[in-house]
Amino acid sequence: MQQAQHPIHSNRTIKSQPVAKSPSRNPPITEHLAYLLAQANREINRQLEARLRDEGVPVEQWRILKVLSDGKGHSMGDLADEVLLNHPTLTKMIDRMVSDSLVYRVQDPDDRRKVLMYSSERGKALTQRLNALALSQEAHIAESYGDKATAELKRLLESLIDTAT
Amino acid sequence: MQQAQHPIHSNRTIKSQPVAKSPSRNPPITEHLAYLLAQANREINRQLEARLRDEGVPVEQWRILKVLSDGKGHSMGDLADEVLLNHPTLTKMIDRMVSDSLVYRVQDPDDRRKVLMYSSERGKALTQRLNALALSQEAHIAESYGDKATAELKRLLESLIDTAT
DNA sequence: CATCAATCCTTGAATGTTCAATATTTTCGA
DNA sequence: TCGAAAATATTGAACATTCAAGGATTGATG
Repeated sequence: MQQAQHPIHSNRTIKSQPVAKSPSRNPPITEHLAYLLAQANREINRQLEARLRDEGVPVEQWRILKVLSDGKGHSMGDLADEVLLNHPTLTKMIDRMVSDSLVYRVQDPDDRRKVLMYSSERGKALTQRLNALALSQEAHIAESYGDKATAELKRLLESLIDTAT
Repeated sequence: MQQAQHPIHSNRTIKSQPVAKSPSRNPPITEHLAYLLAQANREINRQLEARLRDEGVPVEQWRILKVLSDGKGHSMGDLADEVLLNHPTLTKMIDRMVSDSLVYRVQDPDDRRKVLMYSSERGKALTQRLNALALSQEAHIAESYGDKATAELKRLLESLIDTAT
């Protein structure tokens, strides 16, 4: 139950100072880097998601499979960093992937606190199909957005990540 | 079909074809645009989150407040698009913000299916403090990452969003 | 103008994520 | 070598998001 508080007397009359530019500009949200990144990420992620839907696999699982496709064992901690998930989320997602026989756990013989993750044969086969889907998205972007712009954007993003981490 | 089944005898011996470049390159995940965007977004979002923590407000609520700070009523549908949330998520977040007296609902008199959202006085005051925090982040990025690079990155992101939507 | 379709928002159930706490193993200093 | 502290992964409970369905209102069509 909401009463119409006092929406209408928008006091446009106040109209304070002619906007001092330097100390406190007030840009619209669409000019904030954080917002632009969120928006671009959301859109590109959606497109990728749509392609991966052919195989019924969420984007995060593709990342996991892709990282594991080097055949080496990755500890849960390292993997979490690599695929941009925090630990409990990864644990539970891995649980599902183990149920689907896409990956398996092996206790690290050198440090028994660690669990090393490996991709199964089934996981590897799926990875190949997913790679093709992901590459087709990259190709589509490069085509519609332009090779130059794509390369430049990637370069700037890498550099931002370096700076920010 | 490579038989790496069990982890340790990594048969580097198979070593298939010398990698045909054109038809199926296989870049590491760190070269995918989708991944770079996710990573950059995650990092910048984290930093912003950390700053907003002073006021105990999640990033999404800042976006909502910022959009509503124009004083005009925004329908839930429009608002959802503007703040990059889907409808049910927004509804429930708005519920919380109403509990906190930051915003309020008014039924649109011209179309009674719609609900118009407004920022309360309390919400507006908070918005100002949040704006300052967000701006300080932008300033910090511009400083460490460079004005030029920041501007160029924003430009490319806007352009990507245009292309991709 | 009556009805059927479309639009808009919300809800409830299922699902997923996160935080804090726990168990296990390793590391390291006294 | 012993014990405390750190590192690693998991779990359970709290919380948030999503999907599908629903109720209300409006628009369009015959």
